[in-house]
Amino acid sequence: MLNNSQYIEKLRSSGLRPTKQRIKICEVLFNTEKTFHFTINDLVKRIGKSTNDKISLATVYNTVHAFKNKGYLKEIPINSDQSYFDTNTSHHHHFYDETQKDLIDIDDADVEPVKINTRIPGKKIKSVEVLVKVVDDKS
Amino acid sequence: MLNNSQYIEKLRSSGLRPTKQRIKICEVLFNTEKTFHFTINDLVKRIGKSTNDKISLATVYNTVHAFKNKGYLKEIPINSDQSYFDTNTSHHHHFYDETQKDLIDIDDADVEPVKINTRIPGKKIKSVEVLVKVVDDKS
DNA sequence: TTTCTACATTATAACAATTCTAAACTGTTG
DNA sequence: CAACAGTTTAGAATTGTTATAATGTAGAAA
Repeated sequence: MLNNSQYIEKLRSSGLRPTKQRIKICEVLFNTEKTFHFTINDLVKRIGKSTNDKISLATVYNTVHAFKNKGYLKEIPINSDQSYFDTNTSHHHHFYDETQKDLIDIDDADVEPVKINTRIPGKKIKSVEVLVKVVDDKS
Repeated sequence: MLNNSQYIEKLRSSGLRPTKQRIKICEVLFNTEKTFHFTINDLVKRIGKSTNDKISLATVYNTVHAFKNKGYLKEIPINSDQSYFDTNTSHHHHFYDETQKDLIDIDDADVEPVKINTRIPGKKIKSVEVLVKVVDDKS
């Protein structure tokens, strides 16, 4: 929940020029009460609803990748025909409802810390992500 | 490590006709000491190396999906431009080396059981998968 | 064995998500 | 302002995957 000049500052400080497209995408992604999950397609629709100046699809892709690289977004590892992103960059996990094709956050507090008792020499752990697949009770 | 007549039996018992293409793919996937990860593209190459009778790409896709549905293969949830499959269908997890784009098994014994302290009403848990992303130590 | 039929395979077309391209545009710096 | 590097853009190209429709085949029945 920031205003435009704060987005401009945020972008500039991370080496991204604060263009009007990027500021608009910041608004759409971060001017919300709650964090959310989205695909590129979802995002294009949200942008369409909130402005008349359309943003090119290529720009949406570029911006999402730039934001992901800067850590403003996380990509959710899931097998799908399209990529899912998350505006919640805090450490947390996901349910994936295979029946409804729906992603739901799992609060970090609701998952006991995952302990990995093995390592790969020369590598350090960057993240540990848990995906809990669920289906309808009866099925 | 089965022979052809055992694959035939396996296929038949799960309601899949034991065609020569499916038997060949069984050999390529399951006649190995160790389990492994693969993409469709990898599999096509492996098939090419082990036979001169080429199998149509569509058949490879169909067969992999059929085997996945029957539980002979697992799909690994990871963000990639292509789908990864695993001939190891036992419960286990993965490291993903982001530097080398390489998947490595984590033995189930090396991960403390993941406890999820929340549920979705009307849904039951089908699987709990842990993806540990690693990068080079120094980076 | 021959016939029948539902299931499989095939090559190719279609499709959808994503990336590339090259020209036009725009923030920023001097 | 001028200059330039970074950005946006529309559309083409690419890539992984799925659909199509004709041909082939395993298995059952006659």
